[in-house]
Amino acid sequence: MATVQEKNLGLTWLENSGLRPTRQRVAIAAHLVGDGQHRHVTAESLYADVCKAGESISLATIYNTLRAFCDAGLVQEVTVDGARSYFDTNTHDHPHFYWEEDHRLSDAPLEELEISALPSAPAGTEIASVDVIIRLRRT
Amino acid sequence: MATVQEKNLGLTWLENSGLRPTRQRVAIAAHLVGDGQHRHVTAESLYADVCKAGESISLATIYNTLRAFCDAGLVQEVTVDGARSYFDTNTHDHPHFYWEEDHRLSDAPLEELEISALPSAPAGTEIASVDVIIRLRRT
DNA sequence: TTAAGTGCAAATTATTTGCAGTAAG
DNA sequence: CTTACTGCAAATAATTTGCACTTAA
Repeated sequence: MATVQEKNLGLTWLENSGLRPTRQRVAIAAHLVGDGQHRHVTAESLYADVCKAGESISLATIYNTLRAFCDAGLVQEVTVDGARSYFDTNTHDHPHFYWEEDHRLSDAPLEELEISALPSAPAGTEIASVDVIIRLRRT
Repeated sequence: MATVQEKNLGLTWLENSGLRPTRQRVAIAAHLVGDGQHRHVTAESLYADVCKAGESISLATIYNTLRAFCDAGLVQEVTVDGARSYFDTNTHDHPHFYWEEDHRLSDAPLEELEISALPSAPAGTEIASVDVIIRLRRT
């Protein structure tokens, strides 16, 4: 079960979004931002977390909630692997490490990435964002 | 139907892979590399192409063949969109444009990309590859 | 001749949706 | 009270697989 502080942090975070803070959303928010750290979850991994903590939320609601958070700009979807979607609580444009063996995603330090030249957008288009994913394998 | 030249190009390409050049694979290869250009296909888009050309190949074989080509290093899988997989006949590490409206993937000019600093791989890991996807939206 | 490849249809996986019930403002 | 949210179960979409049949070597 999430602590009171975790719930409060999650609640504050939710309130800036216009989404109704229901029991389920507050619980999910507590799991996502409760400790002030950024997190990278899949629907399934979050569901497992929430269940392990003794909260009861249906998987469909996890999916719907992640989608709602994403639409509200609270989290960002990251596609790496084709099969599953990751949701990142860090919504700034930043690079990711992808641990191929573990199917795990984590932040890479933004300050260590420097792109000195970028292909320019073709006529009639603009760059919406640049995804940088650094794939890691164990040595 | 693919021309003789297209088939020959595809055949040559196939032969360097150890894969048995069956009727279906030669046809697919002709569609992929027949004109010497790089291509970015999904299983469905390739299936549509092949059907339109009057060749008859089952969708399952398209999937299996793309997977086999991928394992053989003839094409490379690119993940952008979560839902579908793209296969790229350009197997060198290079950046991509992703046209968000059209769900279309294309090569971005490699020589216009310059990464002057990259986060270093965490201890016990090495960088397998770096995916750079430039998301475009129409202006 | 024989192991690899093909093509259905059924299975799997990740995700979404319809809809009746529940709860927040 | 009213509208948004939740949770099941069924639907969907992309992809894989089991298995009998075909074909390249």
